Amino acid sequence: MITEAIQDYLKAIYSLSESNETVTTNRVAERLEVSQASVTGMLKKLAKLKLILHKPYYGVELTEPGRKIALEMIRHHRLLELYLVEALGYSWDKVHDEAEKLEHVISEELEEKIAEFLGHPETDPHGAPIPDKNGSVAERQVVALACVEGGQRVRVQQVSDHDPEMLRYLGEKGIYPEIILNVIEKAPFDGPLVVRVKDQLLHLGVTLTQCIFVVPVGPITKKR
Amino acid sequence: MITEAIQDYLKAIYSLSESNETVTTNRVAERLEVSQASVTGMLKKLAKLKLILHKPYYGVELTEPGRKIALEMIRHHRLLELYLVEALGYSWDKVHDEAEKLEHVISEELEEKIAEFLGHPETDPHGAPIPDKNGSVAERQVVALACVEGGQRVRVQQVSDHDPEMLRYLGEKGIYPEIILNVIEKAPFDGPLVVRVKDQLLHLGVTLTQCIFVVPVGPITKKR
DNA sequence: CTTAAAAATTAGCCTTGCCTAAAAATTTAA
DNA sequence: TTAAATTTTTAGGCAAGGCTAATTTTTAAG
Repeated sequence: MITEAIQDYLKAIYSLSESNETVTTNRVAERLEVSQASVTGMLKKLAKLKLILHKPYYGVELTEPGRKIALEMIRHHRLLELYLVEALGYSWDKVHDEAEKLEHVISEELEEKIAEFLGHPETDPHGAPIPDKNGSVAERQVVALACVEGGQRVRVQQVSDHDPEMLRYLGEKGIYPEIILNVIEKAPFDGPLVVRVKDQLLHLGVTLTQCIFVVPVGPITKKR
Repeated sequence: MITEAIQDYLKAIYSLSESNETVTTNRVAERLEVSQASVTGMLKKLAKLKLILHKPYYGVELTEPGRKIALEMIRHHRLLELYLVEALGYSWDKVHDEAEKLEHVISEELEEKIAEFLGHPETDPHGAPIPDKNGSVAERQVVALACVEGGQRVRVQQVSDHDPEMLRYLGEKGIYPEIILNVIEKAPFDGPLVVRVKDQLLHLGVTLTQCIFVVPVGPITKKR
């Protein structure tokens, strides 16, 4: 039986492994806010179910079946987030928590109906790619805004969906996927980044700029 | 903590008590398909939480807080059923199972958004009344079609939502809330009931006619 | 009035998934 | 190379919510 706990662990392992550091017991414990001992126990179980490969002290990897389950949950999650925004007028800072609960209980049929309603979309409201039914996800190279040098124009691709307050702030300031930012300058020593969004200047701290992922689109042109 | 199990027990107790027979351990066990021993255990817990009054061997009653919780779940359930039909094109035989899972996890905000989308409806797709946010439900006297004598015209008010196959059959035959039926005759000894629905004659067995609830609207008039 | 049947409860156990505290394994640093 | 720090696992428990089997209460029948 694939329980909710199992689904949550697989999702956590999946998303941790996206950052291509090794996924340790520790990191899973932090992510899920449970004790390390609990993680050890669950990893054993997942290994027995052949959903992960676990070399103690060397990290965890998802097997194909494990990855499938993780991606199905992520698909549910992102479709639901977009659905709540599009169909029910949710604001984008509230959809994460709601989707987190719904993702575990919707049927394949409901998933399909939602996908159809939305016209089989590619990204969720935060710009994250929605896996398809077979478990393929669009690969992207993400660059955190924090890493961009001054003088660059960038397009916002994705923002982290975890912190509602941050999302509200970003929404207010007009920062969301597809928006073009002009990075004016980056203060040294992890200082704030100065960007122009639609003629407004913003000074963004490091915590924030690490949660905004962008694609460079060239140097700032001085015209206009 | 109000768990899903608690919500399910309270819902079961509520709906059993609607038939104004006493709600016994036994009946709850049957309804929820768990053992009597499990029910005894849970009833103790519910009594300690002051969600029910339990006189052993004399039956169970919901307290006001218990009733509130039960009705909130029922409100969720029925709003969701209608939403799935109206917004996503579900067929009415599939909504019960989906709503059964969703009802436990939707937030108050989602409940509200759905209710608004639907224009604060009064009944679900099966004709059951939707409780309001304060826990008031429209009282109705239900008459099973099985109890109606021949020669009566009746309006279908509500059908049982539990058996998808039955719902599919009823849908095919055009029997759903608001439809007028002419009860031609009732065969004795629990024999089938003959009804006319839009010029079609149907012979309905007792199992079915006990799941269809109607309001008499007068004798059959011979005109037309 | 006594006995049988039915209903409810108790006793004792299981699985999940979490916890803390202690022990073991591994890595790092002296 | 050995001690210290870190990471992971083991040991032992707990709360929910099920289960079966045995026992107690209540009700019904002869």
